[in-house]
Amino acid sequence: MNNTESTGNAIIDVILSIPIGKVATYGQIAKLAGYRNGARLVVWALNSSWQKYNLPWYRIVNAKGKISLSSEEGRFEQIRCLLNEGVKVSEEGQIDLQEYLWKPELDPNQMS
DNA sequence: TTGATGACATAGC
DNA sequence: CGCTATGCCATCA
Repeated sequence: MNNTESTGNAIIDVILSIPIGKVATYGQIAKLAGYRNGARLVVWALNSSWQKYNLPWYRIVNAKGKISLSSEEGRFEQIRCLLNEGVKVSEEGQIDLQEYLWKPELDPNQMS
């Protein structure tokens, strides 16, 4: 199908749907994509195809609202990108989920 | 085709 | 409260 914005992968598609200024967790993306524990699928997507699909990898954090990158440099860059979008991030990479966690229920159309 | 890997989540102890 | 074990799917060699 000619899905211009669809990558063929539900995971990728969901990640692309994350609005600016918000963050999403692995489990949340996984569920939206139709998986129960697709957290690792999200990991795959980010590692394997974040460039390929131009995914906002920096908008994805773990269930604790904290950045999980194994590379400190990567974390730093993620924090910088989030700050650039208006998301307040603690120096340790902690984000206020209550304030910035993406709620797809509030963005059913995610149309700006 | 099989086996291994991947920035996790959740339940159980 | 913190660790361990298990689960899920797609991609790569």
